Amino acid sequence: MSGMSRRRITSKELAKLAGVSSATISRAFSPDSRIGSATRDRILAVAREHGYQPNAIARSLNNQRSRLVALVVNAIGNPCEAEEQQLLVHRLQARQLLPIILCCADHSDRLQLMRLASTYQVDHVVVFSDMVSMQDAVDIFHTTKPIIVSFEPLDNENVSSIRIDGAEAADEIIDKIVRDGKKRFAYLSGTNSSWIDKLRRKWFADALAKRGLAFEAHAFGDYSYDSGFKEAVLLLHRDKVDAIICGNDVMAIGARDAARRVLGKNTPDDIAIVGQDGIAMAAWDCNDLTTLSLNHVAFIDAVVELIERHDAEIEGPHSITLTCTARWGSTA
Amino acid sequence: MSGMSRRRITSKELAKLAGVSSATISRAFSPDSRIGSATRDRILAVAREHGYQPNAIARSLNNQRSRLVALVVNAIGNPCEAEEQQLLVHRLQARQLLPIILCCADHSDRLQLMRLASTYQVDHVVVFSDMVSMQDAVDIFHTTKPIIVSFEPLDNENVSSIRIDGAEAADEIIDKIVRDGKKRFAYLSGTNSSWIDKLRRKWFADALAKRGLAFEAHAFGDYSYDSGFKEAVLLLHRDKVDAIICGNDVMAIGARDAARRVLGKNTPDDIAIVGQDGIAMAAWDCNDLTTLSLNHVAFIDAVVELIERHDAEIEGPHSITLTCTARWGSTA
DNA sequence: ACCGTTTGTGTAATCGTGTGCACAATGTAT
DNA sequence: ATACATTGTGCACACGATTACACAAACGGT
Repeated sequence: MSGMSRRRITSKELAKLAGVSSATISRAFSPDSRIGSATRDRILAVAREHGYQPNAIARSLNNQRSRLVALVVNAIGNPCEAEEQQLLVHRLQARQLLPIILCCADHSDRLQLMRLASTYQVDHVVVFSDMVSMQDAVDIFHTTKPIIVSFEPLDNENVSSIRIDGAEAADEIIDKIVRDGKKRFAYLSGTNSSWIDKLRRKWFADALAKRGLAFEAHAFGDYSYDSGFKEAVLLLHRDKVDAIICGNDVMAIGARDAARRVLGKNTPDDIAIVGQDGIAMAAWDCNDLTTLSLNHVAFIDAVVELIERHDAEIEGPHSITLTCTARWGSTA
Repeated sequence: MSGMSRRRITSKELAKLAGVSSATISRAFSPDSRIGSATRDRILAVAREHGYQPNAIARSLNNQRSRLVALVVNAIGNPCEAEEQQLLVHRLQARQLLPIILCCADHSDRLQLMRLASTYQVDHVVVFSDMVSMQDAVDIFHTTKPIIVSFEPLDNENVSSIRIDGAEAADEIIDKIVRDGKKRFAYLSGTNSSWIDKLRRKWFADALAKRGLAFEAHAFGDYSYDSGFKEAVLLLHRDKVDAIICGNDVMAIGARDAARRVLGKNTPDDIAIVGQDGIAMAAWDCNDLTTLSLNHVAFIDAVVELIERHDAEIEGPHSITLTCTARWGSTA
């Protein structure tokens, strides 16, 4: 690393330094190329000396393959998705793929943001967010070739999806709560109308129906602690419910705090509170939440599997189904 | 959006469709270009019809400007940094810059990862992680032109830095704890030896020294809840301390839980616990942590300010200093 | 009618790599 | 010794946009 040169050295310049043509430089950096091993070693040595690395932008232009992956997420800090994001980023990095984050929360024009990313010719798109319509995503990215991985199943050859089934686990949880004597159930949604929210609510609604019960109240938060806290106060005080199923774990923690602090009610004796997602924080001693948990590793394995199938150009849209499990804590 | 064509349409093809040259297409998409407004309108109409958008990869190659920003972070889920990450991503997106995430935690070869990102000719690099040596970052990115924004001040023309000063706030916090009668202090580090960890510890050590005290124990965690929990048990039981200053808020919550659960001690009467960062979760009702807080918005404002200076090609390395404040909860 | 300026467009080079094709050099089989 | 397969390298073009330069048309002022 001799050069403190400001500008990055180019393939052609290095060629001159090594006394070869720029084509040979390129071959030195392509593992399966016809090139003399002596030449390659010499070139790599000179390259190292001058800090040369092939320009990925130029390579992408030529290859028609950027090795960039767009991750469409609601928010970065939000623990609900953060663990999956973290896992996925690691897996991508291990495959030499670089993630570009598209963050939807509070952003006025998500579509424009997605269009911007699509101009970078990303190879794949993974949609975690339930705030974008899958049809929009397809319209924007269909011109480039990526397969979109998403929760929401969509009948389109460019979309692979991961389906989540939590019906059985929801049934287990409802069963326990009902046997504990709770009678008045409320559901606290995270968004006012997203696909995933409706699906999750249905699992619990079905379990209740099976026992001749139904949700007596339905509130709407925004996946945040504060909204969980605030809505729980209303549900408990105004609607007199004794069990709250929350759209995610963070709201559940907020609801638990509200019950304890504002109304002096404790879980699981006075009321039952259930979260969803199974984030690490839910298992912390101070939370100890009962939650409908998704196996994050299995989820990301599935995403990577779909990406690999796409890379291998295996035809057709693919779909993988995962089942949730109940994780028991002291809140229900 | 008529075309369900798989392949993205190119500038030259659109030129043929609109009956102009590809140069004119380009001008239609550059705001300040000499082009007839009639021609531009016609081109934009045809472009919209065929879903054309200029290829950002090709544009970057020509421009020598990728509009990509590398964010080097420890982890994505980690709340310590997540709020800043979230804010920064939003600000970047508003400026039409796309963030590439480089995640260092658990990754064997951070250097290789950074080298990979540098081949994408990122315009800027922001280092949040305290796990990478700033000198390594400079060596890897100096060939491309970006300025690096980092906590760690480094005397290099390519590095701008943001300095954090928490001495005064640490003094306030120690003052209160000492007046409350606590005598035996411990520090719980988040890493075994990072630059930022040493700095933070010094603020508190100085405040203690001013009062004729010193840390009686020094433990090492990994910024996680579990490590906070585990180390706190040892500190309280073996070392009999009655005040623990933690390297971040998450470990502080773990320590508080350990005190309560394992040893039956409560804050702030039996022991004092202090966090650092001022994450949102610290203010939740169930946590209510006393913490040395950084103003996240101000921090990100500073990062964006440095990036803007770099874009405007204002010479020289820059540095901005921010001061922390004490945020009072019921744990100290 | 003439000249200078402004405006709009096309031509061609450029950004840095990858790769098909041609060709020389070397090795191998008869 | 001849025919043929293999290996290593250079030339030139492609990838998809931007932009300096040239030039034609239109325009305004005398």
